[in-house]
Amino acid sequence: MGYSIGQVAKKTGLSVHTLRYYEKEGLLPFIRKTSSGLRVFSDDDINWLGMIECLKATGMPLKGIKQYIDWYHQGDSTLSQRLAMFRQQEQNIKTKMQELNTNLAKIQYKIRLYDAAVKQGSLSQVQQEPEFRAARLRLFGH
Amino acid sequence: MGYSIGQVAKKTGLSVHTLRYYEKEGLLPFIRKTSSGLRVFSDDDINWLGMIECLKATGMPLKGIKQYIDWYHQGDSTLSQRLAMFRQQEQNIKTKMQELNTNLAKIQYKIRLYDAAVKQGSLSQVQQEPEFRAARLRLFGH
DNA sequence: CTAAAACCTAGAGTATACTCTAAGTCAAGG
DNA sequence: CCTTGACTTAGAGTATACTCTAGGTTTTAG
Repeated sequence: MGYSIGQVAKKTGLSVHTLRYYEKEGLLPFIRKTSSGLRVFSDDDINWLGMIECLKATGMPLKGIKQYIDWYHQGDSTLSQRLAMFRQQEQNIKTKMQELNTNLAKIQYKIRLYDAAVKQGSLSQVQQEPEFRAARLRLFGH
Repeated sequence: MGYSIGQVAKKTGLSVHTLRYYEKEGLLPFIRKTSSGLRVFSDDDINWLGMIECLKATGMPLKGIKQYIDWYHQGDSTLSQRLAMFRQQEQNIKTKMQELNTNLAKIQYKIRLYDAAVKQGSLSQVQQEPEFRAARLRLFGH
């Protein structure tokens, strides 16, 4: 039920430096310490690190994550702020996914283009082919 | 057919500072300059900025983008490197999209949870409900 | 012709998120 | 008991990508 910082680093893939940094930034205000000063992580703390990872991976800066954790600590009076934050984050993710989709199509055009170019040994000729010109116009607007 | 740096900044949404920074970093080795030193951007240059934006938005660092531009300048001898780069980038995008999907499900769980919590005025009770416990176990593993 | 706006370079400063170092303390195995 | 490895803090250093400043030049509109 209690993990050292090194064990948590192995479990999560974060470095011990990063874990201490997160605590210093206020992202881990839960962590207990032994009388001699060693951090003791609980399973709950590791779950929190999972939530931090989720928010980080979806583009939230550490300050935003800290805000959430602070709200959490303030109890039920901040429920609506936290709900609003998650709604905003949902929107951010959806926007980012659409952007990735659009850009994936562009990259896949480039793959088709370069695949043909590698086969022919030349890019400039392939680019002139009607099929590629049409796709380029549709995807890049030129 | 020729744009000033300020016009390009408006067109692209990038700042003039950023455009000069990109040139300094080797991302815009095409840009012509007038005899008095002013940058003159062509439509082609603006298309390049579009490609830079695409790569940047899909997580490629400026160094990687510069590598691509350098390869482009070296001509058809680097076609296969460029193809490999785009294939790698396609994979990066797909991985990122899967990650976003997984994390979107977690955020949407939180929205449902907090929506119910706001209605009841308490988080701790809602968290105990079987429906939410089951979803939490499925999505977060605890 | 002049004043204001836009441009130039070189270099310093900022924000974010780590990442590492130094100097020391603590804990577990032989 | 003692060594080795893991831990501690405080603070410095790094990487990335801007962002801004100072001091000066060029362009453009009246």
